[in-house]
Amino acid sequence: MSQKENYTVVIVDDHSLFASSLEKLINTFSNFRVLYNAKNGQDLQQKISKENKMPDIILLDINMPVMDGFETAEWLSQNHAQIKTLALSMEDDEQTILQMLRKGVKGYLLKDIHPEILNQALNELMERGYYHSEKVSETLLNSLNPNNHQKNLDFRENELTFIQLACSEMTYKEIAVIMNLSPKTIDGYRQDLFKRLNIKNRVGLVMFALKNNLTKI
Amino acid sequence: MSQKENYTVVIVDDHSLFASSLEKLINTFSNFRVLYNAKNGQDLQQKISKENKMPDIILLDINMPVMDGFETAEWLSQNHAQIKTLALSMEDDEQTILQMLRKGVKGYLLKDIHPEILNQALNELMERGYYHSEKVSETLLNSLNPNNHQKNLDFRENELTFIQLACSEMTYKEIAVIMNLSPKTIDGYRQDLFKRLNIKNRVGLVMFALKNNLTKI
DNA sequence: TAAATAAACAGGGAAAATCCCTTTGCCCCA
DNA sequence: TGGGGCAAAGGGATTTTCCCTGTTTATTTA
Repeated sequence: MSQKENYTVVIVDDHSLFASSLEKLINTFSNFRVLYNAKNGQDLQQKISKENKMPDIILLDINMPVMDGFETAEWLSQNHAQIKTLALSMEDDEQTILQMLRKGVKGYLLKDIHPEILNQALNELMERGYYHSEKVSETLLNSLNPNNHQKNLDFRENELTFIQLACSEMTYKEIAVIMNLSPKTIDGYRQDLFKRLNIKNRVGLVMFALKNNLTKI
Repeated sequence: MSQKENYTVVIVDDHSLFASSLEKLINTFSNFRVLYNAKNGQDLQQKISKENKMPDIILLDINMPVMDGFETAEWLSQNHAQIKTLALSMEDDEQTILQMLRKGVKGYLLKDIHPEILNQALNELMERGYYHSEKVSETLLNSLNPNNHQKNLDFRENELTFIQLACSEMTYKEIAVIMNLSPKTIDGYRQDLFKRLNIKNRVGLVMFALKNNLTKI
């Protein structure tokens, strides 16, 4: 670094203990200081319009109530494209990472990194405009692999509803009643999903749904 | 606080970003300062024997590789009972909280608290010797409720194995082969568990296992 | 040692899940 | 306008799950 600059950072995370702690840590980094924290996307919107100073960087959590990281990233890239958004999350699954990158984040960090990596990432973000960890690069490459690509998590509305209801103690007949469809249609959904996802039975479907965050425990 | 004392804290957490951040935060609290961090129980053991100064308080995460929070809490209460251990975890389920309290921790904090609550908890811990949040008190009361109590998560070795295998795509017949038991015995396990846990079918068992951390996704 | 207890195992039957194949109705478009 | 594609729905057979009721076997206890 030829000259000492002070870039500003905003942290968006609903876990206020983590956010406040991270704020202190980042303030010890020589080139960065935290402007403020926000509890979620909505909170961020309000604070951005209220505060007169715009941050250079936004550290964005994904799992948040009210307005989550996906919505927030989208809103940011549409309304404040000059702010560099860095996703900071526990989620390490391909779909989540890809989805965030598509929403325009400039990097994706896992929360279990070393503090110095965060410092590096912030610096690289300001110098080069992006930061891609090995994990993310791997994921990107992996997503191009046709083997994985066909296991597409692109579900129709009805399919998704069926999957979520299949993660309960309901029988298919009961699910059919709720979804206002014939049990045979439900059976069709089931059979099609089993083939596409290469699973053998309903337990496999439940595990798949949980692995891919299609439903909550 | 009549006089300003400086109590020492050690943080045990495998997420070094969180640990380092939290360290900075705690160092801003007037009565406390962090001695060092440890990545897990084993790391803590080494550092305790190496460093000459004992901490007053240990902030202990639960989910850690190598030596987790349960083992560590037990070791601490057996070998360093004078250190006050405060569990600090994301887990909010009754079983985990109770297990940690039984291992001798002096308090249980959820990671999604406000930073000021942590300050309060640390102060109260030194003044009174313990800190119990509302959440924990609720859980303690709840555990005394006979309605919940009979839903005991005390499983025999074979039952646990069966539950875990039931969370896969195997049929009961295949599970029987693996466990070297008759399919009828497996059916007996199943029937007994369904009755005890008040569940209707295998999906219910899978969801139960996941809710109670009996198996991983 | 006899009785009690609990785990392992079994028979039999109903319900649900799984599978394959076919039909119907609808929209699209070449 | 006549197929082609596709979601919805049905027929029917097999396997698996679920449930109730027992028997055998091993271990513990009185």
